[in-house]
Amino acid sequence: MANDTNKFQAIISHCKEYGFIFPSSEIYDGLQAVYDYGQMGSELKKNIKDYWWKSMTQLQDNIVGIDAAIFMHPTTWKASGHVDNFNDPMIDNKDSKKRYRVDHLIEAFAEEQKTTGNEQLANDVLAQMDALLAKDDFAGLKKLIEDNKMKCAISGTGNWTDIRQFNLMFSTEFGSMETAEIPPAGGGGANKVYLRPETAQGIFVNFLNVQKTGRMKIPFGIAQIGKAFRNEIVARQFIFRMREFEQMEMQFFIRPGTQKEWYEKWKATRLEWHQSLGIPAEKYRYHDHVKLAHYADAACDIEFEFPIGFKELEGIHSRTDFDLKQHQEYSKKKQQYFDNDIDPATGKPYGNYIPYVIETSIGLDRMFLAVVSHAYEEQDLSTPEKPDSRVVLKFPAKLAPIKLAVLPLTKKDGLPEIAEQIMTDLKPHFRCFYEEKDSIGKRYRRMDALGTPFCVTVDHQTKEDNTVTIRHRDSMEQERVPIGKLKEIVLSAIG
RNA sequence: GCGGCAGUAGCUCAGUGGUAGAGCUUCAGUUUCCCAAACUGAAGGUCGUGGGUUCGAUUCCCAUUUGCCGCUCCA
Repeated sequence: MANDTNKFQAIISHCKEYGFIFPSSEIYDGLQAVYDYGQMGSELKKNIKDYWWKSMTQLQDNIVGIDAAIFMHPTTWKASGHVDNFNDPMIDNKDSKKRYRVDHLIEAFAEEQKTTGNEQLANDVLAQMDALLAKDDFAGLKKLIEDNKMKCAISGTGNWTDIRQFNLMFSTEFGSMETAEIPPAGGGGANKVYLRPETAQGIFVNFLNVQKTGRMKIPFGIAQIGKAFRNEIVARQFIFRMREFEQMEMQFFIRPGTQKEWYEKWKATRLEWHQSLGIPAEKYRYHDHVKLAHYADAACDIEFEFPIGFKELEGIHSRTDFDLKQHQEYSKKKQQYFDNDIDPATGKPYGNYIPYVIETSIGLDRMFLAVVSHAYEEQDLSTPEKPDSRVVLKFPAKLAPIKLAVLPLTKKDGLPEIAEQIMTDLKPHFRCFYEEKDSIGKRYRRMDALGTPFCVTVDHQTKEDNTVTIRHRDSMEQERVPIGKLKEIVLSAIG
């Protein structure tokens, strides 16, 4: 149950078979950990996006959205810490095949020296490591490891590969001409820019633009949906971990000292959002971080029970004033807010400060996977007379790619004409789908597999009294309703 | 990145050192008045890719790529 590989595989197959997700560039054998959303997947994804965007902006009084560029000035990533913290040199032991982060290996060695009394050696090694890391001197680092006879804990040998760099961030050349300059070791040329590894920085660097032009008063938030890119050492796990993915983030700017209460508030608010989709509470849990990232003073994940177990779906981080302070330092531009509100403690305005930030960050692709995982169901409908089954995606109606299928019972006797009129009337209001091929049962099952919540069927009685049957996906029950009521029925279900 | 397993039609899979087959799917019809119907006909594969052995390779060998499982990694 907690780790149902077969179900996960079935979901992946279903996503491909019914046009939700295809491997990227499949005709060229695909591209590892990159996926395309198909005709159904793009609709579902868009619906998830819209639902998030509406609840995080339109339904809030003090949150606005932006859409920042993926390219950002390279200094952004120095300020954020991504350049220094996430370009980890790695080294493999050839005997045990175990891979180490070079800094971890050397630090472990230094730790060991300290416990055996060689404090001096430990400090020397650490100092040399820092100097070599700063220069990206991999040969020097390897020499440091070899000179000190550092061993692999598993194999006990010092049989190491060369040191290689594993970059979290993708980089590219800015400008149409490649520079002739030879890039420094481990780095790029002068025109190197990164593809953003998180959308958050696009919000931080626009903090004052939005605050001033929107006359925003703290506390307020800036939301953004956008692509981000990360190299992962292993990527697998379908769309759970992708090189190119989409984040839905909101950074909430607050008065210093109030971070605890806002953190708790957003933690609760975001869980409520998930549960508002009708997914049972037991599929979700919080995971509080014990070891915190360099920018956070509190952090938790909202985890979802995927078929591969409970995994991170959304993060809520109390980022302190780390990011704005860093940008202020690197850009030399003040990132302060003047707070006119009266501080009851002093009777005076709060004055100038760098705001604190609470971040909510959800992976859109992971949310997609969560929705599909929960919706996917294989049902046994066998009767004593004959075996039968169906695959149904029980999407919340508001997320379903297609809301309504219009199906004439037969393709003659004027039934298609009536059905087409229904299509014409309803398709301006929501996504409809028309189908007259094959038996009605087969058409129902196809719609189940796409998660279409409603099917209306035009039959001979329709010609008499202008009523149709509407069939509900989950119960498979039908009711007869006037054609004129269809719009209202569907709109109220997806509202 | 390492190790193991695998890749034949859109899907699930047979098969053979002599250039491939089934079911489902898809498409065109006939029939069909409510939950995967039947019948007729059609389409669809340079057997993952590149080399090698061979008179001849989808089959044997090597490399490569993709996927799965395990390990590793994952602010």
